[in-house]
Amino acid sequence: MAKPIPLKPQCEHCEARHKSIFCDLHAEELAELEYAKGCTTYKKGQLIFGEQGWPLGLFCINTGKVKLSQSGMDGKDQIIRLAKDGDILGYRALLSGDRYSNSATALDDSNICFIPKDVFFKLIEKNAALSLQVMRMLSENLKNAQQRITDMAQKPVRERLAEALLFLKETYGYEADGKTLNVPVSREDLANMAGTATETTIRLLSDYKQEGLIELPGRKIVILNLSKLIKVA
Amino acid sequence: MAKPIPLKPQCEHCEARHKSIFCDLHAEELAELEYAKGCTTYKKGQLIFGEQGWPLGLFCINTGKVKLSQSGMDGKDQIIRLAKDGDILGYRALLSGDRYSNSATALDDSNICFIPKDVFFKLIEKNAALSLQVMRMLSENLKNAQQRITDMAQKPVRERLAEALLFLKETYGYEADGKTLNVPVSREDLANMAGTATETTIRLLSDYKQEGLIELPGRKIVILNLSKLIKVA
DNA sequence: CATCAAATATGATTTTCGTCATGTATAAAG
DNA sequence: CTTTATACATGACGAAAATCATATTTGATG
Repeated sequence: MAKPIPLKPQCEHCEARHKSIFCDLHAEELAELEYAKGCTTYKKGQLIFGEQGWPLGLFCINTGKVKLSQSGMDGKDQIIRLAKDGDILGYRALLSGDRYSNSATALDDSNICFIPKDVFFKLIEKNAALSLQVMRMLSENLKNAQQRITDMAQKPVRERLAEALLFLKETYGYEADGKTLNVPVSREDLANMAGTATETTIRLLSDYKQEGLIELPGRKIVILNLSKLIKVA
Repeated sequence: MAKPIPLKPQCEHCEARHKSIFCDLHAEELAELEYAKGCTTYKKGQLIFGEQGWPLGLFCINTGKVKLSQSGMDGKDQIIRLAKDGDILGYRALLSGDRYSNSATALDDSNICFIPKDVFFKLIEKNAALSLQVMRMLSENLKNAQQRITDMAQKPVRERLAEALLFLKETYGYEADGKTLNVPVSREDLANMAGTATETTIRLLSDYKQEGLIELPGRKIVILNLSKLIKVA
């Protein structure tokens, strides 16, 4: 495994920041972030943090794609969340004051900044707008998580897998061709999103293909009929 | 349906408050709450707020028991959360600025206070400690919700139902006899917690009974062997 | 206390989906 | 270019759980 290459882009000019909860920080607060933060590149497949570890700060995705997952029965992973440019990771554990309940793994080569916890806590204590942003973010997370509980409990696998594909599309979009999912995701990853066995996932993908919903060139996934796929989910 | 009887206990002497996020408010802040709040009693089974409604403020349970649920496929409810004395309701929607994603129903006769949204937002803007409490609460909620996604996706019904019973016991405790669940919960409610069909729930309860884990006098549930029940879950 | 509706209970049947076994393609490494 | 590991694919089978049907009990109401 190659050693991560350190790299420190300027927060002030960070593209990702404008999409993040740090969108309306003052110049001086940005300078403080800039000074305190570290930055690392992670290779595809590399662990960013692991379940049960203690959080020392916040991760902020500059560029890249990250999956957050939880180890369940017999070590089977459940993918809980997908993160992209501008998303932050690790705040759940930091705010609860306990260990990580997820592990974070790079789905693709990623450049990720690290903000020490005391800097973050100082920021939210002073900046009520930032606090509100954090609460809003947590509330949205919670809404999504609750919806997913209901879906997991009630929807059959066929619908859940279609939802997973749609969610990948929403999150990472298409490649240049406007129809291929722009994220390297294995059948096992898909199974771990939908909460099913890998074999079942493979079978259902074949079904979708038979029905003309998708195409499967190599390990890529091409969405052929989005509206029909939405109807399945 | 009997008309709710208004009743306004004093926040300053509220038993429930000490267990809530309002535990360390200043006297003046409490006075403001006291002045602004309304209070209502709800009968068992009565709706407190409904999915898709717009939140006008925060509910704070003085005494009582409340289920939060979400309507899923074919109108089947999924119970997302259980609330008791000192718990607050409706903050998720309020903080996201959108509609309720749950409906709240009284499981038992309950006395519930209402805090208008502007009062709440003013409080969290001025009081950073309260903000942090809210974030902590949301983070805990999120952790639990994520764990439940994993459980729903991976654990078999038999384990999920045992977990539901344990959760009821954790939340509402026992009656005076020290073994009967202290909450009026139907088989359907249990099914909607565990995410299964009512018939399956009834069958599994019979199984537990055969195995000496529980007893089922009428509609009550008596825990006979807690440690074995924990092992099942 | 008699009546009725709703909740609980149980059986029979079908569907869904996971598991195990085995084979094939794909991509990385020598 | 071959080797080898890993991911992908498909078939056969069985277990888990939903659905449908039908009693039976319970509690509320007149």
